[in-house]
Amino acid sequence: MALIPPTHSFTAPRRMARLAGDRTILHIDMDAFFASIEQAVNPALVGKPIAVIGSKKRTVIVTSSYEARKKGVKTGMTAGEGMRACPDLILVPGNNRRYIDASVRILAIMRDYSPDVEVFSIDEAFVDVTGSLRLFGGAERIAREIKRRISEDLNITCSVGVAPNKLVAKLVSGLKKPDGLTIVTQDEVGPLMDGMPIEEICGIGSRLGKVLKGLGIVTCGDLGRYPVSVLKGKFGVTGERLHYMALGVDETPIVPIGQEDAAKSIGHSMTFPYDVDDQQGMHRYLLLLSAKVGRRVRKAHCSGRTIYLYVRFSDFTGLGRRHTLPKPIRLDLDIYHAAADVLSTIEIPLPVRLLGVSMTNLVYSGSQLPLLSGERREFLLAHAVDDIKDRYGDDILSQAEASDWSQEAGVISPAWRPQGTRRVDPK
DNA sequence: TCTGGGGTCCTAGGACCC
DNA sequence: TCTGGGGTCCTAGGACCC
Repeated sequence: MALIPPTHSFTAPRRMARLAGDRTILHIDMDAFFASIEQAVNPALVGKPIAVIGSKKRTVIVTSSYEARKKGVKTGMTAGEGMRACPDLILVPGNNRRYIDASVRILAIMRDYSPDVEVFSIDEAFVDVTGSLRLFGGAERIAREIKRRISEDLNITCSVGVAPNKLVAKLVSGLKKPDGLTIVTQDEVGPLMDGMPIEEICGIGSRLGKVLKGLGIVTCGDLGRYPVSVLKGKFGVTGERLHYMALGVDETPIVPIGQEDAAKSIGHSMTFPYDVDDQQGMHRYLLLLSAKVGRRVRKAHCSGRTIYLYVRFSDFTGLGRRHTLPKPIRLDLDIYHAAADVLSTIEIPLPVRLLGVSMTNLVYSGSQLPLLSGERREFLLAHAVDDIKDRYGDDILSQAEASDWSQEAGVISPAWRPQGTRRVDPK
């Protein structure tokens, strides 16, 4: 594989003679993001194996430091499993505010080099620097400067991949973690992909990987040479995509912050501190979840027609049911009643450990008031409550039945996106 | 100190309409 | 008489991502 060291690979004349359509994309991936931030703000944790966990009863390791990873600590483990793998592991409850602030600052740094920054998750972003190469003296310089500024400003490191497209940029950003920089030119893509194990590709998970291996496909080279028609027959549209992924071909554009597609669903789920086996208990959580969903739906100036309810049982099996209503809804109690109707259709053979409520089929409904005076009153009340929550925090008000249960939130999902990066289409 | 939470996309089958 | 085909909406489930 021809991975030319960064210092030699990006000669200015090459890039000057850029072909139309030829792009330069950075993928920037924070190293052990949550754990690194905890170490950055607490020097006592530096150099130690730490794991960031939620503050709730049933929690898992969301991120761990490299010191912990070396001892076998992995994301998704319970605290107990982590401690068994690494007895001196330090468990640190997550601090969402810190991670959000850090993410916003990091994005701001990237935006100094190009307006085309795409948020991939709280700790990953793509930057299309095609248009700013000349201004800043090339991709390698931009990458190094972003790394330096993040390190100076936040005292954490990141790994950067530079490539002609998002797929390859993301692939190579992970090759030299932590604190890595990997640059791949168009000419190097072919040889790089040829020997690359398929499961390194973003989009090929463990299940697909297993099926492909069953076909004798181990590397992207194997996958690229495999007849597309057979792949299509086996995997449908995914089959054709797999072919191009294997070749390192990816035309998908950067979707800049603020230009994302409208959200297609809004939902919340929650694992209970203890499994619940009575109707009343389940309905309390249902009310709490419905209120959370309603609040976000209203904030997005949306309403939704389909309610989806997910139930996970004590044995970890689960099922989802959905129901589409004739008219869109947005009020907490309407959502709750719809969710409760769906719940009533589900047979509950075991205690329940998790419930999830989400709304899909979202429609933009603007902020116009309902015409009927009763509905209008409900709507205004919901808004008044939302305002109070905005000012004093989410937990200040909740329906009486739900209030006992509305405790501190867990750790943020790494898929969380900064405010405003998810937009709902005004159409 | 037994397994979190937030999403997206795709498929397949059935209902219903023309 | 015994059977078409396309399109759309809805539902359930699964794979994938961080």
